[in-house]
Amino acid sequence: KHMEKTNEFMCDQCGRTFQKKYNLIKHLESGIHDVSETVKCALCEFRAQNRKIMGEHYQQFHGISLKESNAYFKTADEFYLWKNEFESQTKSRFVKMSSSRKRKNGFIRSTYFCHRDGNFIPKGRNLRHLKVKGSNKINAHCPAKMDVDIGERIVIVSYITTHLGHELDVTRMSLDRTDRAVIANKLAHRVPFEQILYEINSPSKDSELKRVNYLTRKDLWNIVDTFKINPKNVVYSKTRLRRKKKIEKPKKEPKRKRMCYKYTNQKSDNTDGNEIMVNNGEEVKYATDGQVIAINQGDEENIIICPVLKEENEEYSQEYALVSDETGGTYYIVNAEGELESISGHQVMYTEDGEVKLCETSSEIRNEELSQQTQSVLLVQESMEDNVHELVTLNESYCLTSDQVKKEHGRSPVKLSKTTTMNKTFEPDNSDRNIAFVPKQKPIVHINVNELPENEQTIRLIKTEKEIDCDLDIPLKENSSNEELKNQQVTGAGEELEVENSPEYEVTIANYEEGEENGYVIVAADEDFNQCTVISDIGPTEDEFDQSDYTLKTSENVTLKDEDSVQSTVKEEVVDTYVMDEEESTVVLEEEPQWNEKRKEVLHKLLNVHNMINNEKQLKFFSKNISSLEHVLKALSKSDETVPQLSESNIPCEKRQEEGNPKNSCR
DNA sequence: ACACCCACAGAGGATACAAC
DNA sequence: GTTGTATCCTCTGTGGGTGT
Repeated sequence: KHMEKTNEFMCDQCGRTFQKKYNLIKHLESGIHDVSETVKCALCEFRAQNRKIMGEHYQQFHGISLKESNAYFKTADEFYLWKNEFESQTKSRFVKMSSSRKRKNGFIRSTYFCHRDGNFIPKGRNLRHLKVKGSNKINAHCPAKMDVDIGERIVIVSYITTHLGHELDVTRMSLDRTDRAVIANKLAHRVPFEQILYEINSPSKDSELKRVNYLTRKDLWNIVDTFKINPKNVVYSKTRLRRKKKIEKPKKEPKRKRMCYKYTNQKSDNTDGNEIMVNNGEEVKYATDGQVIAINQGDEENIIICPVLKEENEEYSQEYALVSDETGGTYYIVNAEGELESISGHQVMYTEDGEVKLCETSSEIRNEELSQQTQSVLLVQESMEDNVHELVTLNESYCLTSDQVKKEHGRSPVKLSKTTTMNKTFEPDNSDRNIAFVPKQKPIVHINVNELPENEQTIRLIKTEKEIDCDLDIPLKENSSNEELKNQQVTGAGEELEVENSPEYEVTIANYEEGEENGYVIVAADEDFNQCTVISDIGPTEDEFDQSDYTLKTSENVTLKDEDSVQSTVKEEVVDTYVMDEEESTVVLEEEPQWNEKRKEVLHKLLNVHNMINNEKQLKFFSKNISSLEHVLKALSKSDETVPQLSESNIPCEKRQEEGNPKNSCR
């Protein structure tokens, strides 16, 4: 059937041409094609002995010019990166049919063919049905390929981009290894299936759809299997969560309504694994800086008080968290699979940069201890409302109330008018305060004062997780001239502090560790502490700061960057509310909790947790991270003297702590 | 829909073989 | 000897099947 084309007689098996029909017949009779020809034309029934002949067939008989290009790279890595990108763009994949081979010119030749090229060759025992959409192999030859010569200094790529016999179907491709690792990471962090699928299957409009954008639940299960993630701890559905809660929770109080609050900060970019499961099945949320906030309603609260512990391997990292049990009495590590492990046998270490890790050997602990000379910690309490900024220092019982620092509505200047004696009590019904203790993105911020060498007029502020982006060397007022202070944005006496256009404006008071060089300053910072400026020093000593008639020295316009103008908000969302003894879950909105009471309860819990550590080393290291917490607790203990006592049920360890050795009170 | 099991397609490497 | 291709083997990823 091909003979008329060129007045020659061409073998439709191998493509060879003969001048006479007789020669063609002899050719066929020679048995040369007894072995089945495996290269089949993608457009007709023509078969050829090899791909080269088939390429000629495509060009000569079908008139298809195979588009050929060249590319050059310095290294093999560059080539592989390009190949990945090329495959992603062209929705195709090029695979090796056989191993690379060294050529006589020194280059290593690898030939990549279109992954859809070739014949489907069944293997196995035919016990399984074929794939619904059929094999990737098209039982024909697709001419697209890459010839790659890898030399010492150059990589030469000659490639054909013309695909024949199949569509460029992205769903035929396999998941990228990187994508799989990312997804595995999310799964290990207990990100629910629904969330992963929603995120990945909703690409931005301008982006090309990739294989990963067609992710299915089946893919997720495959990844769970491949990465050896414990399926029991994969959050594959909310149904399972509910079911698990019902099974695991003893029915202590029938018909008691339970509620789990999920706090979502819109500015948070922590999308991977912001929920973990603790032993009673409640959901908690990591703060983005690694601190953990967790206040669960109900009778089985879990207080997570330590930063997340990270364990990383080549493929993905896993996070752990330290939690107390429901009574605040025992420490556990929540591993990546949501299981509780006792802390015994491990030491929690805090590295200089604020990272946390577990050490098992005493030498490791000693080394870590020697490397840690960081000093005090500051705890900042922020107000949530943009018209009130509450300052709480955690040293002893000092506390600035909202009366002392007020910001008018709109963009009016902020006046730091005067400071009276800091209240030593927490006013029960102060709504501002209540809101202030609603867990938000960073309700507690630790700032270490690091390296304060003698005779140096500098204070270096270092945040535990992320270094504060501000002038690191800030002279104290008494050591600097007015000009210098002005340049450093340190305020002068009696002047008015204006904060322009800073809805994200936060004011904190920093108290530095004991020592003659220590002082008190007000730090203005944005919510994420990306911008931080000392706007007023208050006094060099704690005593001076304690003076009741001390007036804040304010001056200097301070403009804080409002980077994205996104108001930081806390969304309070009821994610799962149901009646324990009922079959079906019932969503019930409850009233906003009384956060002042909640605050006290939490603080008592934290105190109990702190007190229950009876290991000196643990206590020491632990205290480094939560020494500010200790200040809070001291303040709380003083405030308890002037406020009505909390009920015992709310503070289960309080009484025991008063009675005996607090270190063992909760064991 | 989940929780498995497991067949097997497909990729890649080593090697053999054949054509040139 | 060089090069293209086939075959075999191993490993990984995919997906069909089935009981719950």
